[in-house]
Amino acid sequence: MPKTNRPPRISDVARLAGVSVATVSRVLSNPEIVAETTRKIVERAVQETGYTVNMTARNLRQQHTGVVLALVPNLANPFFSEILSGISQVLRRDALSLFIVDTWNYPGLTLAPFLNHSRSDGVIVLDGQLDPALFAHPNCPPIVQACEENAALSTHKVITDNKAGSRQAILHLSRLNHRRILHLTGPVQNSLTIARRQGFEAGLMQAGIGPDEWLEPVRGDFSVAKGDQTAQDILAMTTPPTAVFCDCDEMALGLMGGLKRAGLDVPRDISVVGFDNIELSRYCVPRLTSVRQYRSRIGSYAAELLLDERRQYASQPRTHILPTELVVRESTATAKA
Amino acid sequence: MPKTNRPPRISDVARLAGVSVATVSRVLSNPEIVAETTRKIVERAVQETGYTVNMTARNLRQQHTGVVLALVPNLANPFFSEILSGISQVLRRDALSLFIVDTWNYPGLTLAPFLNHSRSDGVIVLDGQLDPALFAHPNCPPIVQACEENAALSTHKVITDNKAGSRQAILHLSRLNHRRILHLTGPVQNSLTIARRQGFEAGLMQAGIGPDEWLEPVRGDFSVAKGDQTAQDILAMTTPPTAVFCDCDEMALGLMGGLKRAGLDVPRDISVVGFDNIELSRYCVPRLTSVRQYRSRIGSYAAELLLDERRQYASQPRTHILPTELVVRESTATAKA
DNA sequence: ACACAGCTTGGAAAGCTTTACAATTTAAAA
DNA sequence: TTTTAAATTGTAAAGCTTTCCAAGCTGTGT
Repeated sequence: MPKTNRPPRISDVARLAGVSVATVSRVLSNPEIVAETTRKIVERAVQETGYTVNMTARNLRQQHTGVVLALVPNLANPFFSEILSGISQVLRRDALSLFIVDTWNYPGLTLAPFLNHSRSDGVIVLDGQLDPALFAHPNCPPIVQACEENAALSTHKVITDNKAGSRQAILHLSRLNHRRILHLTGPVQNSLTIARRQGFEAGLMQAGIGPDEWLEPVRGDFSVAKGDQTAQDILAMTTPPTAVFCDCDEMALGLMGGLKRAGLDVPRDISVVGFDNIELSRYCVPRLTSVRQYRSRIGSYAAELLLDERRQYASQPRTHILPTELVVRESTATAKA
Repeated sequence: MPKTNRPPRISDVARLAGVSVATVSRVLSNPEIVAETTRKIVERAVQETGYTVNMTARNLRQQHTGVVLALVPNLANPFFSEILSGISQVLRRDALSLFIVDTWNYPGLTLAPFLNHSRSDGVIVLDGQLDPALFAHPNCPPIVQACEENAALSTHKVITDNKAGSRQAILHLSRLNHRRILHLTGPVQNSLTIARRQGFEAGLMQAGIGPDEWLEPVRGDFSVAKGDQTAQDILAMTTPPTAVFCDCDEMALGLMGGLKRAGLDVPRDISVVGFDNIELSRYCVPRLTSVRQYRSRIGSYAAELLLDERRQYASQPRTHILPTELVVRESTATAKA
């Protein structure tokens, strides 16, 4: 029983059990190597003192932390939760815990202290916009990138085939005779925006729609509000598009709302396609046609790679590309004549 | 320069700079108390060695961790992100970092190791369903609850006035002559569900609608799917309600979709009210009338309380109640005759 | 009776800092 | 010049584990 009110230490347990601290430690982390009788005694002493191991001390000694960090650009986007769940499932197998930090909450420097091997055993970066200098840090734990990619950062990457995804979408629209297709993009420098734009253009080319027919893309920001606002822009056009491809479902949802409010019917007057296939897309009216990503798989794959890296199976950084699937629903129809 | 490839220690810096480790430590954490010239020398040595302080060792010595944990029931719900952002802003003032764990990802026991003062300096619990035994732990850091409350857990609580919120909503509906109001609730044991149900019933009473006129509530789960499904249930009723009050916006959105798909018009045929006022509610068609919570304020308030607790200003656990505001939009209208 | 192996346990070092206290140097005051 | 105070730096302990190594003990085979 400890004299003061401080939490019990391992030595308190040892004293009460009449054994050495080494033995107590072994009971706690390697029970099978200590004799049955001693183990029983120690376990009872642990109970009695209410002892719990001090993680900080253990981590210091063992030179690891037991946590991996996920850097997420914006938690408000439900898109990430399934990825995180995929990560977390894999980590659990190695008794690692997943901590999430919303990088949106850490403007600038404040992020640096996290990127240290004394803070975490590894980090999964879901934010492609972070300053690569942050990771140039000498004592940085292993990193893998997922979803978004940072060209300046040489690590394993797990991304979906964004280019193929948007090309699929465009091809679908072109089969429905759409030629005037507007692209509502994400933020300009974003890696997703870039890849999806490439697929968009590739799709148009493949459909025999040349650059002279292309519409100027509208620069968005992945927000519902921007989608809504874009509806106004479309209404103001002299020859509006017959279809809009949006770089994410949130914008598509906002857009459909705006169009409907303006008296246009989706898909009769105008078709809309989204990207990500968030849950709501199945339930809105009309149900949204969208490019599906295998989110859970992105997460688990990234976690596997991190675990390998951690076990010193350091391999040449590779980019692992996951397929997409076009989910055709009700928001797309044949182009108006 | 370290012999091996291990990361540099403070003693490496000290040797290079020709000072004691104590001095180096002071330069790093209390620069102003060391002489200008020495400081310069040390800073250069830090640069040269690429030294970064080992957080684990520092934390062990200082008996704290610099992190506070937020336990969130389900990250897929965008409702939480603004709360988290509120928390994070307050914590930054004390140089604390916010780590988020999605309790949904940690079924059962695996959560216990987190609730330890060697893991975090405090925890903010947003999940009211967690087993109180988890927190009965002897070495648990200070706790405050937010949003949802766990009656069995005696801590500071920051919650919105759910009862008042739903009563406001019902009164609004009753002023529009609605009497047959259906309640689509959250999960049965959930504290929010209970409080909102109370407000619902109080509102009906106040509007002069007695229990004999009440409709049996529909038990939901805060999911869009459940809202959609409820639309079917309503259609099957012989005398359907003229209005539906939903315990969250997600369900309301799903419900509106389902109703619209069935050919009913919101709000002409049936009015819908949500709770939480998520971003999308402003953009759907029709725009959703909803009960607003001051999410950011919930978060920052909870964080303040935790900080106080941490500074030993331990006070009697209190429940702090924040107001709500009914945001009237387009999904509610006069009841059909 | 002895040698040897295997199982248990204890002592003490190592993991890396921060910080109380003491010691030294420097500046100021008398 | 001496005394006193202030500023700066160093030494060593403390924070709490885990784990290497050695030692003790038990039992078996010769």
